[in-house]
Amino acid sequence: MKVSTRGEYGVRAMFDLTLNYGTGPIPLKEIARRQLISETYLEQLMGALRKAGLVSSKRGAQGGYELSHPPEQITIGQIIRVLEGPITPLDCLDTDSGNGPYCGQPEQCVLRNLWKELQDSMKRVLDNTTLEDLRQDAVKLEVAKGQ
Amino acid sequence: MKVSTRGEYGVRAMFDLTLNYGTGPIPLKEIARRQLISETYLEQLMGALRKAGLVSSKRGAQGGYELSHPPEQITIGQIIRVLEGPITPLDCLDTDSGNGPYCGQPEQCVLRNLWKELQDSMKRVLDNTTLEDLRQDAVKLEVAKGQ
DNA sequence: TTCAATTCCGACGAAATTAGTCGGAAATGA
DNA sequence: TCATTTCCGACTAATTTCGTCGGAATTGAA
Repeated sequence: MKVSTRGEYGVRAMFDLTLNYGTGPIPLKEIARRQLISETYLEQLMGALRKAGLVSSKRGAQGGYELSHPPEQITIGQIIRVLEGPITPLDCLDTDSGNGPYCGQPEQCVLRNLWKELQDSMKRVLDNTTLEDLRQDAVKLEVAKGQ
Repeated sequence: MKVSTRGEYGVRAMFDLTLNYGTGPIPLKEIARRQLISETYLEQLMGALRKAGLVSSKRGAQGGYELSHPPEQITIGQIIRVLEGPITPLDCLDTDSGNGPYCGQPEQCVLRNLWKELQDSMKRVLDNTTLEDLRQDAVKLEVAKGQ
């Protein structure tokens, strides 16, 4: 029932890019330093996020990564799916992935419904939270701190 | 983000015991056969459930396992916790487990809230579903089938 | 032109977790 | 006494996770 470091670090990195959105490409080294993530490991993750179209990159000096869409158009669910695969507590729930909806035992439908409910509740949180939501939370926290 | 086979099989086994609740101890061999789970593996899981007080056992001939409380008093969350540990997407959310609430970087509080929301939504489903709920779902399905 | 900075790529490796198996001891009812 | 059954701890194989490493390609700036 856990998010692996891929998902956790990926979200951290994307959040970092959100706070720096609009200022040109951010080198991976900076993100890694701020977020305390191994540079070479993060490189892997950014590669996946780039291939999935969530970030764009620029090579060479003054290069780096930036969000390829504004923060309100990127959800946490998208990030997690790229880095951890489908959001599902049980593979057999995932009709897309070749494993059909039928788990072998018809009476198991009851349990299937249980896991489906769990899946839905997870998706509800992850797919309805955007990077912009998080940014605004951060702003509010800063304001609160100042008082 | 997945439930391991420990959790999945454990819930199946407990559901099996629910459908047979009140008829005396059920031998592990029967559960394993009905649920298509390796007998020796299931043995491990039942041992954990017994130590946690969710099932009681009787040794020897005519022995077996049964729920130690009526189905409406056992939640899926209890079963999962015994077999998979705390329900949490991130270890640092778990204040009980020695890893304090503080993740090292104060600004990460925003992300912490995100994961906390996810955790809450998972707990909401798992802690509010009892074995009796599942049994009733099964009864309804049977009724529907008959028509 | 050269050079440092940076992404990109694929292979590799260590550690942890998962998913079991195995052998035998102890209890219990028939 | 014996077949049935739980109980226990150790062991193993496969998979996944969490990275590292070496080097190629690109790019802006001096």
